[in-house]
Amino acid sequence: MTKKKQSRGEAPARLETQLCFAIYGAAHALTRTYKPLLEPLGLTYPQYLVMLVLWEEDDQSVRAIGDRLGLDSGTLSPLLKRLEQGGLVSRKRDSQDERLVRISLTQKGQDLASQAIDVTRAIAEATQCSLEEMEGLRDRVRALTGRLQEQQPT
Amino acid sequence: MTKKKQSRGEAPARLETQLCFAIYGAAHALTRTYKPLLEPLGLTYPQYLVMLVLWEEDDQSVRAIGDRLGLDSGTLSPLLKRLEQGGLVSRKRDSQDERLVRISLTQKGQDLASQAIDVTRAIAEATQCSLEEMEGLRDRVRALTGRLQEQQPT
DNA sequence: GGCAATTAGATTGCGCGCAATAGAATTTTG
DNA sequence: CAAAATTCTATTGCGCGCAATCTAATTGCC
Repeated sequence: MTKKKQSRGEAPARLETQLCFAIYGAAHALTRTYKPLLEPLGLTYPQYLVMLVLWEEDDQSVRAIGDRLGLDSGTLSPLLKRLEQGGLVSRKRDSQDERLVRISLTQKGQDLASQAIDVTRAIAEATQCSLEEMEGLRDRVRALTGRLQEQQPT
Repeated sequence: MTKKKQSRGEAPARLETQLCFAIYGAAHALTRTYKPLLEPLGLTYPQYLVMLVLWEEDDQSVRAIGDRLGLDSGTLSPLLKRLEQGGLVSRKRDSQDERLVRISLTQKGQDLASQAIDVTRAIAEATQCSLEEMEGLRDRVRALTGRLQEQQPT
């Protein structure tokens, strides 16, 4: 027998034991849950997130939206074009600083907010979490994300 | 003033309060953390997951791998072709049931397992979680995923 | 045996997610 | 003030993730 590197139990961890895989699976399960709820609004989940940002504060730059969501222009530029095509937002260069593209809600985009409330409620129901459970889990997940981001090059 | 639908605080929930967004962000942070670790092995994170499945048990059908990871053939077929191109797996039709494509590790694929151990260790370190914290969070996230999946059509 | 239903996998099309690059506008610096 | 560095957005290319569709193989049913 030639020697093997994974003698003495030295093998990669089993899939099911890994927190990372659990989060990966949860993220997929969430977008699958959102999909039928967002379909009537004509939105994907990332598009819905952009709309949430704009409903909170209208007329933001691409960069500001990206900072909020952790997405870059490579993702947002085409996504915002699709929202514009759908008539939900408008994109205009800032007159002060021509580098900026300001994203604003159209009337149609503003009106969509009322329907989004039902989505929030439906999701909360689907998770079947108590408020305390939801907040506890959320804060722990956010803490983990924070620790991971600290160690990133930038 | 015309009436507004979102009077009386009826607005979509703020981004930061949402568990879903926390998980969405954590998933991105995780793949960003994995990326530099997996690059030397020539793997993406989903490819790494497939390899984990095969290191646990070699010679599985596409469907078996997909069930384990929650992915369908639309995702796996091209992914497995890339692994085959990289010389890590081979794909052969099952002689008993010609519908099945059995995925097996090549020698190179088997040998990669030893390097993967370091990835597991590095990630565990990056999360800065105690074992208890990790397991607790993992189980809660898995429970949430389970509740969400229960409500899916199938 | 023979036809319908099922199963497995591949393919196509679309929307992220991100690295890398490019280009225009602005700010900094000498 | 001019050159250099920085900032902001868009574009390209690649790899998922998934719905929808297709083909081939197998199983069920009569």
